[in-house]
Amino acid sequence: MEQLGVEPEEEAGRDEEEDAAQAMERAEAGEAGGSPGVHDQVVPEGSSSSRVIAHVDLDCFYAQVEMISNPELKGKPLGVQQKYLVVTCNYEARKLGVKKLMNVRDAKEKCPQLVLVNGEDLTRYREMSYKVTELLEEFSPVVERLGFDENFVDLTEMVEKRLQQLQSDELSALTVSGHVYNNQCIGYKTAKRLEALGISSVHDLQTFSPKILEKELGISVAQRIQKLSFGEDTSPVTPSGPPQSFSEEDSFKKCSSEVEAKNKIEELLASLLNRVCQDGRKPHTIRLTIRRYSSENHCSRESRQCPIPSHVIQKLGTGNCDVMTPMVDILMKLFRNMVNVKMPFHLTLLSVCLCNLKVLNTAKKGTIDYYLTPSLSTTSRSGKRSFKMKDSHMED
DNA sequence: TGGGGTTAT
DNA sequence: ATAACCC
Repeated sequence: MEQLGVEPEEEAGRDEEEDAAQAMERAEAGEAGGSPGVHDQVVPEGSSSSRVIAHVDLDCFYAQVEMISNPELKGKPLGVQQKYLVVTCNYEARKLGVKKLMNVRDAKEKCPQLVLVNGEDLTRYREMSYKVTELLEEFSPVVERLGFDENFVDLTEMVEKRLQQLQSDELSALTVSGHVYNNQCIGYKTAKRLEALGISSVHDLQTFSPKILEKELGISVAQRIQKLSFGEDTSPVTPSGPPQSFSEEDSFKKCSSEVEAKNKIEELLASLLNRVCQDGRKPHTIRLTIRRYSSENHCSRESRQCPIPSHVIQKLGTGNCDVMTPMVDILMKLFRNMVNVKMPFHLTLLSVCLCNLKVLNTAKKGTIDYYLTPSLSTTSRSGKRSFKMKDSHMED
């Protein structure tokens, strides 16, 4: 784990084309003064009510995992490939002109020595990602994940405790440093709408009429992004806990027959069943998503979902029962609900999602609000991790 | 643009 | 079920 590098802070804002507004620490401005936190703690004299939130952003995460898996890759320009894209690359590669989400041909052209590894299977990335989150959870349980490579940690309590331990002479010797990012504006869709209003910089947004902005974007989005433009973000760090859904997808040039689709769906489902089995909880909903070929509108998807029949759910943990067959049947029904298989069709993506995860009914006598996942006895070489539920209702 | 994830409507 | 957002 100590091999996993964290992005140096100075790099966080500049290196990316993306909005640095989100990359900023979620720090409340001093003016939020009076409002007590959820814990309703007494704020110590001399300290503001500001929260302390660490934003931990792992650097070219997939590439780092690959270099740890295979140390021979270290020092070489490395790209992680998904389909025809280099989705991320290490710094050697970046120095030679490779960019994230560059297509493989351009990347090879820019950098003929580029070494490529396939990163379509996210298993190891996902595992390493949760190891990082678990490590951070040792500092504070309040850790919010964002994607596989970012975590927000609310360190407010830890910092307050440490400050209380300090002697006054130590306190006065404390110095705090930091820096401000030079921002650009926000999500893609909203950025487009803002640009239509003549808002292209954070300063534009700061000085724009709140009323007009509310009319344009709705009060919720308008007020939130305008506060964000001043660096104010009072949104809590919400512990992510275990995932709310498991999904696997595959994209391709063309899928135009039912058999073809069924084969792909079976592959996706098989991996998902492994994952869900290791997790220990049971999904109660299944969803199939497709993307149809079309020259425009490439980002649009359609999906159908349905409850998983209870007799299938029961079989889920039990290894020898065939749970594939009934679930593939369900998925193919969902498929035919979306795609008229008597007509020609052309799909470019299939995705299967298991969600609505519920904890099994293994309640320990009377303890309602704290219990563990059913662990694989004590011979735990399993992937099952125990976790606490935020909100619990147990089902079977 | 991949292969994921979340929340809001 | 979709749309928007995040990485």
